[in-house]
Amino acid sequence: MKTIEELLESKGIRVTAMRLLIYKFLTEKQVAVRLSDIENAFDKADRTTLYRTIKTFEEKDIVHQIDDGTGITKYALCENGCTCEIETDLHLHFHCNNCNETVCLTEHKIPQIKVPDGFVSENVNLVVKGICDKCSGQ
Amino acid sequence: MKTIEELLESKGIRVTAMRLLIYKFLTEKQVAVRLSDIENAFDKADRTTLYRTIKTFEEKDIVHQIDDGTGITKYALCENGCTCEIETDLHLHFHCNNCNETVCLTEHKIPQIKVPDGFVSENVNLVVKGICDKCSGQ
DNA sequence: CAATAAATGCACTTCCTTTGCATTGATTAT
DNA sequence: ATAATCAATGCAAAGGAAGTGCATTTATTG
Ligand SMILES: [Mn+2]
Ligand SMILES: [Mn+2]
Ligand SMILES: [Zn+2]
Ligand SMILES: [Zn+2]
Repeated sequence: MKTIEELLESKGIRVTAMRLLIYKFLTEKQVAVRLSDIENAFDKADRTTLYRTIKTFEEKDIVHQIDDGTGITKYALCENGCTCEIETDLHLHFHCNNCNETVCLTEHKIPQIKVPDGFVSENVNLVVKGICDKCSGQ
Repeated sequence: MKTIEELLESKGIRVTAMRLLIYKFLTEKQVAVRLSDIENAFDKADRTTLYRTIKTFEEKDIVHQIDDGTGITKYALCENGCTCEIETDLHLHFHCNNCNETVCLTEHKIPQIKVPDGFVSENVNLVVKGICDKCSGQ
C-alpha cells in the first residue's frame, strides 16, 4: 500500500500540499467530480491551480475525464495500476438523472462493439443514464 | 417520398425559408454538424435563428442531439419515422479522431448493457472513437 | 384591411474552459 | 551557503458555446 506521496512520485510529478489535498479529496468522494466541486471544497485555493492540478493528474493517468452528457467534464480517480488503456481499463459510467451524480462502474467493462467495414475502433465512451442505487431506494 | 415542406408540416411546424435551407443543409451533410457549422454555411443568418431552428427540429424529432465527447453538441437528421425512442431508434455514433467528424451508425443499435443491482437504466449514450472509413484509406 | 401570433434579429448574459504573465517556492549547480 | 534554474501557484483576462429578453419583421387569421 503506497502512500499518496509515493504514488505521485512514482508517476513522475512533484509532491505539493495542493496535490495531496486534491488527491485526498478525490479518494473520499465516491463519485466523479466537476472542477467547481473541487473549487467549493477548497475555496481558498485558486481555480487555475485546481484546473492545472487536475490536468496534470489526467496526463499522468491518475484521474480520467468523464463526459456524462451534462456538458460539464467530470473527473474520477483511476483504478490502481490503470494506464487508461482500452482493453483493460475502459469501464462504463452511470449518470443518475435524479441526483445528477456520475459514478464509475469499473467492474463493468465495455463490451466489444462492432463497427462497419473501413471503420477502426480505438476507444469507446459508454454512459448509461437512469436512476442510481441510492435514488432507486434500494 | 415527401417533400421537405410536407415533412415540416406533418411535424406541426411552419415552413419558412430558413427552415427549408437548414433542413436541406442537413440532408446534404453526411455527418453530424455543430451549430457553428450551420453558422458558417449561412453567414447572413443570425445565430439565434439557427439555434432556435435546430432546437425546434429537436423537439419535433426531426434532428437528434449527439454528444461525441468533443464538448460541442452536434446534430444530425433523424431517420425517417424516428420517434427518438430508446428501443427502436437508439443507435451508436462514431467519432473520427483524424478528421474529427461524427457520423450516425443508424443500423448499429446499442446492445443491452447490464448495470449493477439497484441501478435502473433509462438511456444509453455510446460513442465509438477511432478512424472513419474515409480516413482509413479504405 | 385589421388584429393576432409566430419567426427573426440584435444585444446581452452566463457558465465553463483556457491562457498569459508575474510571483512564489523548490531544486540543482557553483 | 548562495546563486541560478525550473516548476508551481495566483491573479487577471480572454474565448467559446449556450441561452434569454425584447423589439421588429413576417406570416396567419378574422
Ligand atoms: Mn470512470
Ligand atoms: Mn445519430
Ligand atoms: Zn442518484
Ligand atoms: Zn475521419
